[in-house]
This record gives sequence, structure tokens and C-alpha cells, in this order.
Amino acid sequence: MTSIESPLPEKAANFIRNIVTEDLKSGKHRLVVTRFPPEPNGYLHIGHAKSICLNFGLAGDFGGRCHLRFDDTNPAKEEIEYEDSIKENVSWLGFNWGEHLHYASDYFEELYRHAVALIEKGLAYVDSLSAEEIRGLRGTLNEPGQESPHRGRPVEENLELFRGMREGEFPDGAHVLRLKIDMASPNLNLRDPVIYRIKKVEHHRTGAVWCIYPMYDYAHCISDSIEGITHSICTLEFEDHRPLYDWVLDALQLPCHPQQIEFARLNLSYTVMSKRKLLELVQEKLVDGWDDPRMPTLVGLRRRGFTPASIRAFCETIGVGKSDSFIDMGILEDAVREDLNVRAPRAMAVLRPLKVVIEGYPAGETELFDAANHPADPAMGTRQVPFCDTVYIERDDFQEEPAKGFFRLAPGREVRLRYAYIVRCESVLKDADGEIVEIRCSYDPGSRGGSAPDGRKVKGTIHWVSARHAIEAEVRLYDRLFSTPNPGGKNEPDYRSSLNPKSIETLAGCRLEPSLEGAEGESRYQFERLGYFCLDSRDARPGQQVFNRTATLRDSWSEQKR
RNA sequence: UGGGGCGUCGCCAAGCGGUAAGGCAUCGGAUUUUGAUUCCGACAUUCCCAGGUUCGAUCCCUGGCGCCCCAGCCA
Repeated sequence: MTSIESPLPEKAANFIRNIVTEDLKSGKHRLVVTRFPPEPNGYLHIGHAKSICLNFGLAGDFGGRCHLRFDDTNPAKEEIEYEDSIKENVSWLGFNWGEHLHYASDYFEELYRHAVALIEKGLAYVDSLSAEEIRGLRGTLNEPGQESPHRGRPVEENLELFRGMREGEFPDGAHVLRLKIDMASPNLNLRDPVIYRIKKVEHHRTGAVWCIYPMYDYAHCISDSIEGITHSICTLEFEDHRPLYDWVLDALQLPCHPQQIEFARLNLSYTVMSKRKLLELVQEKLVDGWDDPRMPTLVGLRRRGFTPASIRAFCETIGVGKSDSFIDMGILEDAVREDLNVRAPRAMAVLRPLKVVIEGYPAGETELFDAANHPADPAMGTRQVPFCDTVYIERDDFQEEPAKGFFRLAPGREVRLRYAYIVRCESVLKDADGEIVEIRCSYDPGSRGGSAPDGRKVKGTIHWVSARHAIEAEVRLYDRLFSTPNPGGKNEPDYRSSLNPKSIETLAGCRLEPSLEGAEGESRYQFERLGYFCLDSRDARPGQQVFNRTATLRDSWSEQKR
């Protein structure tokens, strides 16, 4: 297929995309309209990103539109702060809802009118049983439920009671409005579901105007219909609700009847995704807040250094299906590496400094070496890094007794200081405890810039930072939050017991090349040979930079050691 | 001993009657002043199992097996 025939970038096929394509081709729809319908009761996480990318992506690819609709039908749990965060997250991910910012609460009046219509049609009734009594009559998975004694209430009485509910004449729990469907249905959702309950709670948007609020199954389908949604995409657990979704729209004979389609939610290894667990981690201070860089929340991933593009790419590669999937965290990490490898400028930083004195190098002299900001992208330019007779190298890059296969610095061995000189280790200085405190090296003046004048091969190239010019900084090394693939899964009584004690390591006194002094905002770099790092925009201060490690580089050496 | 789903390579995932895409991982090999990147090459005679229909089945039928979801006045 040529690009002329398909102007849009070819995206992986999935069953939902196929349905949409077919519906457009058959003329069932001329425009695809989707929606992302979060409840503003928590922060968005990577699982939501999958849904956002699916809904906005579909609309975008087919020239349709995607609405952002807050499913705010339960004021007891919802807050405006969450709405703000959600809007910010969706924008950050790169999606735009345009004029279509909606709220289920905007439809409360219309929802109420439809409920009255249902009562008039004899399809809904006010039940005055307690929650416990209703549960008692619902039956079980194997036994049918029993009808409520109020099921036969006359229409006029239902109307009067429902009006009274709205007027606030009854306390919470006194009555509910139920659909009259089938108490013997094998689908529990169809056993006269409750669609309105009394909740004398102020709503963050409608204030005290209402004291009865519609339930999800009733409000969602009608909201979709009102907005002209064509494909109402949700997760698998709502599959059993689809008959109810369709029942309500059919009963009301609404002109727009969206098609509900369910897909498998995202499960990621080495983390947890449920709102409850995420909330507990924050409340019990097991993490440093919703935006802790170890959290799978969008604010957390952002602070960790993930780019919107990397998250979109991740969502694209994992695909969309109906089988319960478990994606390895490694896939997410690869997605950032892939994106950052192309766009992150390189820099040199020494995390665990080991002092190296270059013997024979003129004391007090400073040389400036040109270093490429990106080895494969000349357009990113170069910078100059200062060099003097004392530098810091990574402690890991020196081994007094080199292991087999180790080709960095060791006594008597040569290594290249990237962009500078080839040096040879001549001696090792230790303190009273036998701890190595300094290395002394000779250097080859002819290797200026790092190339061997005689063409001799120097296998190891290591990064370094001039002791005299380096800036000091704090660097936080993050690792997976949990040490088991499925925290809280079988054989694990509690997910908390699987927390990875090494998920954060804070390093003080790291030495960075001076060009990093001016880094600000969410600057991202590749610290050569170490990984990708992002300035912590919350904690960094002038003169005291703080970097978060987003991901390590792939490292076949450390893998080999394992 | 209810209902709804799902089962294709280690992890995702196309295909939906015509003889198993792709990505990630893995394993080789090349290039490399990042043990990175990039680059080549290898990687399911087989689609949960067993029967059946068919010239031909991962796709259709029958019967098993396994896993997930549902008994909120949550979404």
C-alpha cells in the first residue's frame, strides 16, 4: 500500500478500529464521535492513557471528534481538583477536546425528565426498601431475585414520590428509583437496577440544587446519546452492563443509540493500577505523593521524565484487544528510551565520583573539548567541556583487579576519557581503611580529542567531569516500585509486602559537567553511559540541581555479570 | 448445577475457510570515541485440547479444559 492511498500513518489494526472503519464505509456513520469519560475522583494513570489514546486517537485518525466528559454523578467522591488534574493530563498527552468539555451533571435536568418518562411508561418505580432489603431480594448468581413489594406502585404514586425525592422531602436512603426489568434475569444488572438515590450532598458543580443523583448505568448511556457519541468505548467489566445500556436507550426511544464496545484494561507488571491501592500508597506515605516518580500516574511518569510521545507510542505498541493482558514494565521503559534516544541531548555526569589525577598534565591549565550534543544528529550541535589535571570518573569504571571481560580502567591499563585523552592508570591511592581514594594516571598528549595517533585500539571509553569545573548535584535513581511482577497477586498476602526497598536511591555530591548548570524546566538529557535523566522541576533550585533517572541505558555488561 | 467474556511464539497482537503479519524480548553477527544507538540475520509445519464438516480449518460445528468479570443506593 502506498502513502498516496493511505495518507494517514498506518496504525496497527484492532477490532475497534475495524468496527469504526466498517461503520464509516457502510454509511452507518458519517462522523466518528468518541469520548473519554473519567470520574473526577482520582488521578489518571497509565491505564487511563490507553483509553485516552484509543478514544482520541480513533477520532483523530478518522477526522471525527472526541469529547472529554466528566462522569460526575457521585458528589460524595468527586472533587474539582481532580478535574483540573485530568484536564491537564489529557492536554499534556497531546490531545484536544476543543469545544467538547462536558459533564454528566450538565444533563441532570434532562436525566430527571427521562426518569419521569420512564415512570409514566410504567418502566420505573420508587422502591422504599432499605439497601439491605434490596440486596436480600436480589437473589444470587444461581437463584433468581424476588420482586419488591413496591414494584406494583401506581404510576401516580411513583411520580409523587419521585418528585418528593427531588424536593428533599425524604432522608438519604428512604427511597430509590428502580427500573422495572426482570428480577429473574440471569444478568444481575437487569434485576431492577437502582437508577436514582437520595444523597443530601453538595455537588462540586451543581451545588445544593440536587439531592438525588443518577447512577452510572442510567446516566452514562443517556449522556452518550445526548452528545451524539457513535462508539462508546469502555473496559471489559462493563460487558454485562451493555444489555442495560441498550435497554435504557430503547425504552426512552432516543434517536441516538451509541454502540458500546469493551476492551481489556491495561495491566502493567511491577506496579499496581487500582485507584484504591494508589490512594493507599499516597495516604500511607509509602510514596512521596501522586507525582512520586515511581508512581504509574501520569503526573508521576511526567516527573520521572517520560514524554507524552513515549506514552502514546507505548499505547500504540501494546495494542487493543479483549483478552486480559499483562504488559511487562520493560515495554514502557523501552518506549521512553526509544523517544529519548532521538531527542535527548547528551551530557557527562559522574554519579559516584572517583578522583583521577593526570600526572604530567600542566597544573592550572584548562582545555576545552568539543563534544557532540548527539552523536547521530549533527543538527543538535556541539558544546565545549572543560578539562584539567584532575577529573572525576565513575567508581564503577575502575577495578583494581579487573574481572574477566572488564575493559575499563585498571592498573596498567589504558582507557579513553571521552572527547579528551587516552590515559593509563599508574597507581592507586588508598586511605587507612583500604578504600580507594584516588587514581593517578599518565596521559598521551598526542591523543587530544580522544583519538589514538598511532591507530592503537583502546576498547574502553568512559565519561568524566573536570574536578575544577564540575557542578555538584543531587541525582535520584529510581527503580521499579515493586519487586514482584504482580504485587498482591497469588502467594502475596498484601501488595505492600512486595514494595521494592531499592526503588529510590538518592545520590548527593554527584558531579555534572558545567553546561548542566543552566538546565531548567523539564529538561531531559542522556547522561552518557548511564541513562536518561530529567531535571526535577519541583525540587531543583538555582545552584542545586536535582535530576531524576527516567531509565537506564540498556547495559549488556551488567546483564552479562548477572 | 446462573450469566457474560477470553484462550495464536516468553509478553502483547494481526489474521476470521486457502495453507501463521508486526512489535517487544531472546540468540547470532557488523559498525561504534556511550559495553548505548544503528545495522543485518535467526526466531510458531503451528494457532488450549479432542472429535466432526470440508479438497482444504487458527478461522465453521460438537464436546471438554483453563482463566477473567458480575450479587454497590461506586464508576
